[in-house]
Amino acid sequence: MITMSDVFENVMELAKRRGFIWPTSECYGAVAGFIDYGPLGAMMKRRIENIWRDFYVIREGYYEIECPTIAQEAVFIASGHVAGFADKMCQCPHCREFLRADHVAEGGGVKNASTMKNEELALALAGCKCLACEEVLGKVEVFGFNLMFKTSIGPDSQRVGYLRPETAQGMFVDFSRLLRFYRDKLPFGAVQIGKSYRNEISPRQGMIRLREFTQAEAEIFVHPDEKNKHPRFHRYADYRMPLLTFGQQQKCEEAVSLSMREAVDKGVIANEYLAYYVALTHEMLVSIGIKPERLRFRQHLPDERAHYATDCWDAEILSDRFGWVETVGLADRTNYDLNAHAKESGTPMTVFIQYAEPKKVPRRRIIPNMGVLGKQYRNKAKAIFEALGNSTPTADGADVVIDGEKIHIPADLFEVRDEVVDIRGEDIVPHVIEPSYGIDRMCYAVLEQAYDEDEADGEKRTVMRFSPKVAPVQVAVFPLMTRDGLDTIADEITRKLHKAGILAEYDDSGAIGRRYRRQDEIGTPFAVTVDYDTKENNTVTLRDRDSMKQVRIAIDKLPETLAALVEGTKTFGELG
RNA sequence: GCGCCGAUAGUGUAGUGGUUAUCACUAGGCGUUGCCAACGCCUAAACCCGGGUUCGAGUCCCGGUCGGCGCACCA
Repeated sequence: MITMSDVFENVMELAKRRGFIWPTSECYGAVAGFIDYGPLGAMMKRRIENIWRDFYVIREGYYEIECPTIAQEAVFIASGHVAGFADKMCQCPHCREFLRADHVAEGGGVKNASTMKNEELALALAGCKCLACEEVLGKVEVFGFNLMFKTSIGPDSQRVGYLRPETAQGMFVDFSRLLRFYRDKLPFGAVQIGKSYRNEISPRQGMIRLREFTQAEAEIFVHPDEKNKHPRFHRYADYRMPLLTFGQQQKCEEAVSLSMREAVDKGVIANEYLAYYVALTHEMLVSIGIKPERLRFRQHLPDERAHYATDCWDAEILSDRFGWVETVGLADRTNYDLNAHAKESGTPMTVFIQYAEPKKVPRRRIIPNMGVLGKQYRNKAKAIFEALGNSTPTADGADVVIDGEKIHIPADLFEVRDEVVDIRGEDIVPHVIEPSYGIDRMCYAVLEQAYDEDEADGEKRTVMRFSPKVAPVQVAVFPLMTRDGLDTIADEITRKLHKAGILAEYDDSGAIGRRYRRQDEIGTPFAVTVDYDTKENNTVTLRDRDSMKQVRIAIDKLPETLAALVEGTKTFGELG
């Protein structure tokens, strides 16, 4: 039996040994917070990313885009990351501990510490005690520590750039192009799978907290009044899962199981859109092999939310080692980001929503006779033109104030035109629903949950019970003996499977049992063995990793059978 | 960043300042082998990095890196 604490060590040892995960640039000494995916790990990660694409790109119809991982400073000034992603830090002169300056100050009774400037805060800190060694700090320097990696663009180093701390901003800054691509209609979405970077102070926990990590994010732009009208909500209306609201967390209660319909109706989840992607996330995670009993959805506590989000739910996966690990964040980012970029860039980020019926709106226009007014007032004429438009004329004319001077414009120098105009629609700023997946954490969870040990013929067998969909190698092909032409036949079968797009690995080294075990350890779900009967009747044995059972199958049927098994449209048990 | 602990072949390990650094598994080659880590022979493979103490350092000391745990940090 494997004990709980062993799993992490066993699985990481296996992952290192068999080429899933390596410390980065080991020959120079690894760097904390960075990992290399080895041959099998990179393949598995691709498969997980592609399942994600199946859900979001193919099924939801949200196309993938690809933006640079470096963006100019303005992008992150607008997003709030330059200001908001930085912590004010100070170092204790006695014990050299780095401390959050605002926390220390507030602990010492200083009010409004979080809004103070660095110099101000440094003065306020002089009388406060260090949280670590409890000495009075005295003279300290307060500095900002920003979690973004800073760099410069171009040879003159004038232009500041940052490595993106999330992929999301790329979708926001491309909003106008995306809106046009989707032919000016809501809802629409864009997704991105790529690297993001955060210069964590002290990254640990292996693949769980990285300085460079892969995110898969979707930004779904919706009309703010239609967040409860997801067009495909019926798909998940009856989908049930455990939900842990912030109310329950405060009362230390267990998660309750609700359908998405109930969750929205009871106000547990803010709206249909959020609930839809909560359910989709559940389905997606289960499909890559996460056990439902190790999956829960937890609502963020109000003080835990990011600077932009209103309602926010995390998909958390239970790890033997790390407890509940936040793996997917589902946030309603409202119109925060689009407003911020519109303001910073000066580009409107709105959608024109046409009314079903044009609204009849009375409008008064005041049209001055500029031929006369221009000559009469010369350089004041322009100001008068504008002031007149906003004035309320009476029967004998209008009074306007220009540079403090009151000027009377007689009624015959302008025309008042009252008309009724059609307002056909309005410009609105869409709200954004954002599911954001931590791919590396998903990979870790898949590895940890796949790890298993059982007994075969009295010997310990280590087996990675990957879903066939994510297993790096899909099928192994063995000749029973490396003679009598069995190896040639096995080699032909391998090539035939490659042609069908199946990743098959040929192996003729060592005893047959050893070869099965090697494949079990890297989680290859199926193995084909060519034996002497193959020469008689063109059949081979097909072995199932988990049950170790075998069935005979015609060589001709192999490609389609394996494709179905890998896809999950057929199970091994159904082969008879 | 702080404190405590650790780092030896691919993996897991032994090693109380003094031989050619132990053992097992793994891997590669040859032979053998008729379906679940069989066997024989052969081969490859390691003291984290940099200083210091010493006639002599894998071993002791200092610094660094990485990893684990606790604290702090974790939009």
